Formats: sequence, structure tokens, C-alpha cells
Amino acid sequence: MELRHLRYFQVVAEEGHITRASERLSMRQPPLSLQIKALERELGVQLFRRLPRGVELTDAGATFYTDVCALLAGLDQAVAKTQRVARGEAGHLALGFTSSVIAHPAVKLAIKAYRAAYPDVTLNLTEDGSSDLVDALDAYRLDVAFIRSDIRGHAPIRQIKLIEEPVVLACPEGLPLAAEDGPVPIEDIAGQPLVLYRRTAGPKLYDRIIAWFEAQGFEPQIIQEAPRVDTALNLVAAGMGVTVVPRSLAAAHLEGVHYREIVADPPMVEAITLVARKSDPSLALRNFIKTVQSQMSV
Amino acid sequence: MELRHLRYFQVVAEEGHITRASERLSMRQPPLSLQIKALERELGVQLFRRLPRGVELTDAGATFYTDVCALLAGLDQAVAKTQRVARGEAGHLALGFTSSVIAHPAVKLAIKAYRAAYPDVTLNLTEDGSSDLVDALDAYRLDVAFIRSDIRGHAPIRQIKLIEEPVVLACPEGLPLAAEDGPVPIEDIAGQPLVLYRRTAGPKLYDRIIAWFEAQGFEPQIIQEAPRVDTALNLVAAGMGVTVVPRSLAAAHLEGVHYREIVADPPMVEAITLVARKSDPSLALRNFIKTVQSQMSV
DNA sequence: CCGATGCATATCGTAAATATATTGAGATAT
DNA sequence: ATATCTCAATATATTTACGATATGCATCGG
Repeated sequence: MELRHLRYFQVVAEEGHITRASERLSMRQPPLSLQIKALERELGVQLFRRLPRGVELTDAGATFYTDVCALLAGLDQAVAKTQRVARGEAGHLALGFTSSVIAHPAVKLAIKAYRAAYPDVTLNLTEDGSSDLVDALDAYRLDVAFIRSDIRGHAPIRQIKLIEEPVVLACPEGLPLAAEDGPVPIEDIAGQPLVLYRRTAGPKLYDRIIAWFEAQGFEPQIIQEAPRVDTALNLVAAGMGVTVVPRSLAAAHLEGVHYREIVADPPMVEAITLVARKSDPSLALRNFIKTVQSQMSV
Repeated sequence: MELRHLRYFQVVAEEGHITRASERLSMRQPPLSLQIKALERELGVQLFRRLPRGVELTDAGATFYTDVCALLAGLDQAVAKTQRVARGEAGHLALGFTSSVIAHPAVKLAIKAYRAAYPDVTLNLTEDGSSDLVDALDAYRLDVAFIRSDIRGHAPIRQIKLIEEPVVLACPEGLPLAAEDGPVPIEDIAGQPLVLYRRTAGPKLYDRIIAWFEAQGFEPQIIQEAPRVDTALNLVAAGMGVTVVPRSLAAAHLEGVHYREIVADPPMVEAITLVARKSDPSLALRNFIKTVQSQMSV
């Protein structure tokens, strides 16, 4: 059996007339009669009653007609859906981000813009640490992720630097440092007790901050380590010390924490990077990257 | 596009290997490659990524695969269902009967037997008067019906006499006639006030009863006409007169009504007849008639 | 009774699917 | 690094079968 048989059957059933059906199908009556007969023979079922004036569905033919209509319509839908997926207009995209990155308004706007442009792509959002995100990417659990860390050297992962933002000082209200609003020189921070966040799996940012202090000629006084940025900020709010965070996190306005720009040369900056498997040619992904990039450049 | 393309696509997707798929399909690799390529070309979508070692579904191909599996399975089911309908093992059957006929246990047993033998045929049951049932048959609202009336002369309807049963006397309790249980000679009834049921659309039974009385040399004293048998019996229960009904109705044991056999020559008998369109070749119907006949002959 | 209608049958040409033979790209092994 | 192997792609040949043309046959309407 071939789709041809089903398509022919459908038209003949609708017309109740082989000759008229053959005209609708841009063919002649004899081959159409033969195809219908071949279909009946293959099914072992008489689908039509031959009347002196045309043909008529039998009970079996009528039930078959219902199903054939559904099948042919289903096929059309399947084809349309497949084409939309191929154009990147539908499908799935597993997206990851770190808690610090999602605080940046540009990231939220970019995701929103993609959702608007490709509403039929179902986005699967995951929040995790940078190195776990990269692992998930490797394991095909994610298609793309926003991270902070620099993962130079990880071969099968492509990375696109999106935004660089300076880190700012976060200090508890009440401290002399929190009395002013303007930029604070790095030497004023150097003597403060420092809370830092160290993710066991991703120590790069931690190391970079220490290296940066040392490059400025200061030895940071690390009095506490926190597993995550938000934990560190909570410790700051509790008056345990100061910390440095990407500027976009300052927008969160955690109660009891005061933020100030830092003056240093070179300035300490943190990037937001988009990472994805190099091997993945999914158009949904390419459209996502394109949308994010054009959104960031605005 | 033809089913062939879908079937080939399905196997290649499952094997991830065109050569192995071609073996499963009992064909050679080059034509299979060509057919897959033709499918991709028609859809305008790349369904497979060609790897050095076999092929792999793209995202679009994976969504298409899901739908193709559903479609092919649906087609198989549709074919199986159509064949079951053609064999009379599935489908619909609109069945009608009169209120007096359904009282006969053999009719209920026959319907039950058919239900058991062909559980996938959905029965649509309708109760109505004999002539309305025949009209419904003509109008294709019914496929088959149990009736009382003789519809000799109605050309496109085929009738099969199933059971003949004598009519019995139904008289109110308290009447001298109700004092005994044995058969009563017709002359004892002749003088009684008679309640008869006359359906405007089907006067045949009514006429036959009058003719039967007259053939015995008696003039029936009709004091009341009722539209239906059960109405007539209720009038009898109310002491309004006596009536005659098919024997099977006596089993209903209406309160206040006493039943007695009637002695007469020739005896008055009422048949239960199965009627259906002569033109209707539905196998479900033929199986129904066959089942009813074999059930009645037991 | 005869023409018209409409499905079925017969025969033929051509398009398309499959088979055979070979090439070529990429991976594995020596 | 070269050879070999794997497996899809290409080229050409063959066969199948779809569709077209011509015709037959049954039924209905005038």
C-alpha cells in the first residue's frame, strides 16, 4: 500500500464517482479504478459498492475513510512541524545559566527576545554553577549556557564573550566604607576582611580575584569562604566582611549591603560568556546565539 | 511522498545505518540512499547527518521520526479495524423493536447472544411502533427491527418470521372470567366489553383481531381504543374491559390483570418478525440475522 | 429500443524504483 | 604514515508498474 492509494481513495470517497474523482486528481478513470481495486484487494475488503450511477462507501469503507482522513491530515501536520523544527522555529532548547549571570538584565532581555521571536521553541531552563553547566553541555543535557568562568582550553565547547562588567565592592551598612557612594580605591579595601565564594568545581573566579589583589600589591585578608555568590552577599549583610561581585548583582539591593565602584588599574572585570557545543548544528541554537548577540549589541 | 519513503525512513532512523537498514528492507544500499535523499529533498529538510560510520537523526529528523512511527502504527490499526468491520466483527448496528416484542424472552436472549458473539459492534437500540420502525428502516435510521405487524407488500424490506405465539385473554381480577386459570373458549369472550389498541399508523393487528372474531361468528364489543398495548393492559387492570395480547406479555404480570389461554379454531396467533432492508449487505447485519435465527431455533 | 453514462478490461509507453558496479571520504590498524 | 576497511554517494542498467489510450459492458433514461 502506498500513500497514493489512500489519497485516491479519499477523493473517490468524497466524490462518490470515479470519473469525477479522476478529474480532480488530474488523471484518467481507468488507472484510478485499477488503483482502488488494488487497494481493496490488498486490504481484502470491499470499500465501495458499485452503483449504476457512481460508487458508494460500504460500512468498512466509511470507517476506513475516517481514519484515512486523519492519517493524511496528520502527515501534513508532521511535515509542517518537521520543517518548522528544521528552520529553528520549533523544537527544544536546553538553556543553562549561573545564578550570578541571570541577575544581569541584558541576559533576561535576551532570553525574552528569543522567546518572542521563536515562541514554538520550548526552552528548558537550568540554574547551576559554571563548571556543572559545562559538564551538562558535554553530556548533551544542555544545548547552551550563560556562564561567568573562562573555560579557555575546553576544546569541544565554543564560547562567545557577550558583556564585560567591572566588579564592585559590597560592604555592610554601618562600616565607614559604606558611608560614601563614590568609587573607592582598591587600597581602601585591601585591609578589610574579605568574604569570597569558592565553588569547589569552578575555582577560576576565586583565583582571579586573589591574583588581581596581588597584582595590585595587596594581600587579601580572606576570613570566610562561601559556596555561592548569594551566600557571600548574605554574609556581607550580616557584617562578616566585604566582598566583590559583578556590578549587575548590585541591582538586587540586598538589605544591609552597600555597593561601591572600585578604582584600580587594571580594573577587575568579569565577563558573561555564552557557551555551546561546537559540534551542534541545531538551527534553534544558532538562532538563539544570533538573537542574543544582536540583543547584546543594542 | 509515498509510504515507502516513510517506511524506509523509519528503518534507517532505527538502524542509524543505511546499509544495515537496506538489509532489513531486503533491498540494496544505493536505492535506499536515493529514496532517503528524495524524501529529504521533497521536505526541504535534512533528516540525517551523514557520519563517517553510519547516519544520525537531526533534530528535525527526530521529530519527524516520532510522527512517522505514530502514522504508520495508525495506518496498521486503521486497516485492522476496517477488516474487522468488513467481517462484521466491529461497527454499528441500529436495532429497533416494539414494546410488545421486547417482552418476549427469546428476543432479549437473541440480542444478548449477538452482543456476546460480536462485542465490538456497538448496538443502537430504539423502541417504537411497528410502522415507525419500518419508516426508520426505509430512512436508513435503523438497520434491523423486531416487529409484530405483517408488512407483506413492502417491497424493499425483507422480513423473516421468527416466532408465532398465540394471543391470550387479559381480563381484570374480580371478573367471573378471572376466577379460573384454564383455557377459555372464544364464545365466553365475545360478550365481554373489549379494549383494543389501535396505532394510527399501523392498524393491521387491530384489523386482524376484529376479522378473527368475525370469522368465529362473533361481533366484538369494542368499548375503548388505546394507542398502545401497555395502555390497553392498564385499562384492563382498571376494570374497563378485557383485551387479547400476545402470550409473552402475560409474563409482565401486571397487577390486577388475569391471563387465560383462548380456545378457538383457527387459533389467533401473532408472529414476531425480523425486518431489514433487502439492499443492505452489511455483514454486521447478516451476522445479526444469523445469530437471531440460530438462537430462535434452539 | 437506442443512446448516454460510468465502471471494468486490454494493451502500450514511459517514468521511476531497484540492482549492479564503482567511486570517494573518513576512520582504524599495522 | 600508509594501507585497508567501512559506508555513503554516484553512474549506469534493468525491471517494475503507473498512467494513458482504446474499447467493452452493464444500467438508466428517453
